[in-house]
Amino acid sequence: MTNKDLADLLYPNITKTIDDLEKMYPQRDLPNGAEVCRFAPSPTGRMHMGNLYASFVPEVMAKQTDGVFILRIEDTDNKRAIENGIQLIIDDLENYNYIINEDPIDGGNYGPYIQTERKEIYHIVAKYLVSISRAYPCFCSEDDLADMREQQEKRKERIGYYGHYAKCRNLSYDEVKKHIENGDKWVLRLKSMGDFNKKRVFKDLVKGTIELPENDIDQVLIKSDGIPPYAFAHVCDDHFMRVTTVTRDDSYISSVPYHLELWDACGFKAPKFAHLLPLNIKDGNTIRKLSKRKDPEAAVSFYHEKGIPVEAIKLYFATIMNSNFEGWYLQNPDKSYRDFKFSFNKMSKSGPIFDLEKIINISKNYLSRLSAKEVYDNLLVWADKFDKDFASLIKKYKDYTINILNIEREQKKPRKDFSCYSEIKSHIWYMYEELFNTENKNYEWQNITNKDEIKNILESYINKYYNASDDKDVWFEKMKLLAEELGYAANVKDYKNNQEAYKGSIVDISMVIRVALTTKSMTPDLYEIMKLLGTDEIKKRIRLL
RNA sequence: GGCCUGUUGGUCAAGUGGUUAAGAUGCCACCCUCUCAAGGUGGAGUCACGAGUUCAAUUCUCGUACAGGCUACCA
Repeated sequence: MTNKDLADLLYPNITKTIDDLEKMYPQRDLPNGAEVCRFAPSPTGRMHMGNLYASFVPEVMAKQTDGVFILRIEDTDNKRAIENGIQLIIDDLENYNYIINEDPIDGGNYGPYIQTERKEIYHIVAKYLVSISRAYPCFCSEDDLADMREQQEKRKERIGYYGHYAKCRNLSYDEVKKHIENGDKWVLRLKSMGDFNKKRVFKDLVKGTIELPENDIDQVLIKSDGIPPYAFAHVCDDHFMRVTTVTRDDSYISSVPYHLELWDACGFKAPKFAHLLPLNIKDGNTIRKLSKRKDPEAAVSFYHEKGIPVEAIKLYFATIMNSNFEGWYLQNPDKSYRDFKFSFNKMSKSGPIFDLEKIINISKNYLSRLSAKEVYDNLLVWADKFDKDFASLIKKYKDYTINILNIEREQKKPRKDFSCYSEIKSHIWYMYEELFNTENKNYEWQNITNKDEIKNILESYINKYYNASDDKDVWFEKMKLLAEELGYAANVKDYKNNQEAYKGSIVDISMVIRVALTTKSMTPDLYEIMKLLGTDEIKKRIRLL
């Protein structure tokens, strides 16, 4: 009996061959140097920052080489899949404006893009491996394997299905046939030719040259449910999707020798590998992988709710991906991260620690460079979801709100008050009549405690000096005049040099007006605020006291 | 247990057989200033430990410690 007979016995319904697949999924016609990369998540739940970063890297690399970015769903472990998982992943990726060329929903020429729908492809390759005697069926039960493991542990041997432990390796055709006719459950195993005492050397784009023992374990290629585990699926998929660079979690690195044996056995040319370090987080004194459950800041929704712009998150990803990005971006603040030349070998070899503080800083800088109109539009989108009352307020006062947001913005050194959209309201609420009248007001008078003096300053100002049409210089001159009239120093230095001669300084004068109008001791430019508030509102607020 | 990988200021991190060991962020001080936010200037603070090779080691080698990963019909 030949291997071909065994192949036909195991896969009687598979008629296509590897050659057919090669024709169905031809080499891609792409420019020189174009990378085909993919993000291959399991649909086990919502994306978190770790996933988002893991997809950022291949997307960027594909795009900057005019290549292709593929989304492939690895759902071979259907125990863990959740309903709707695929759509949730696509939603998050699109929310982050990743450009996906091929995915399960919109398709592509190299699909299907869901592993459980690629069963036939796996079986074609599996049948081929049987036919060249590189794979064989194994009928060992879970108990058999547990016994084997126990024995190996007792003898302090390596655990696994290898060497003389690979009992089913030498089953005859007739024995196999009998099992099959009995309807016995079976898995397909690789017939490994590796030698554990020899080293397999390979190059990882991130980590450099790595040396690991060859694989000698007859790993499972096809599970008893007919679906392959990760490794075999990866080889078939990445080959026939014509992926040029495989990016994946660093934890796969120790199984690369096995994967390479598979690539070789199938007769496929292995792609380049880039093993990415996972995002870590500092938890007390220990460092661990970012966890969806333990870390609220790991959830993508955390950033939606806070209103941290997705662009800022991507800038953060760019900085941790290639640390020289940060310096480049400082020099080129107007450019897109797309213009930066990323490379795998600039990636850190130790896992980056997820740093919320850094994200906030990046976000702050990013927001400060937006135009008032852009901030307004984004703020409205955020508020529509998370603060409906505020949304309708800024819709009602659209131009007014844009003007508020434009205070000390759209200039060389703009203000950097807020790091996310959810913080904006707390900075500008007092500009709205509605909010000013309804919020609990806590006037921050600081060290100015004398009510009569406060009234005196305000009345003098509003009656003798205030004029809505003054420009900023005139406005400030008048503040100085007011100060002098009331016995305050017109400039701070005079006061500092001679504190006894004055009741205070212009600082106190402007502070009284500032607090009276806004309740806050710290605000942006007072002149701008007063201009926007307008005479009526100013007078109303002064009268309130 | 076995096999990999990593460890540079508080944090994120460049980098090298001879460097004043970048930069960012955070902190402190000062300047500017009507408050704030910025901006400017300055400051404190680092090559995990122990051997070895070398004229010279943060860099190369070995060991130790610590951390992470793999060791499934999970991915």
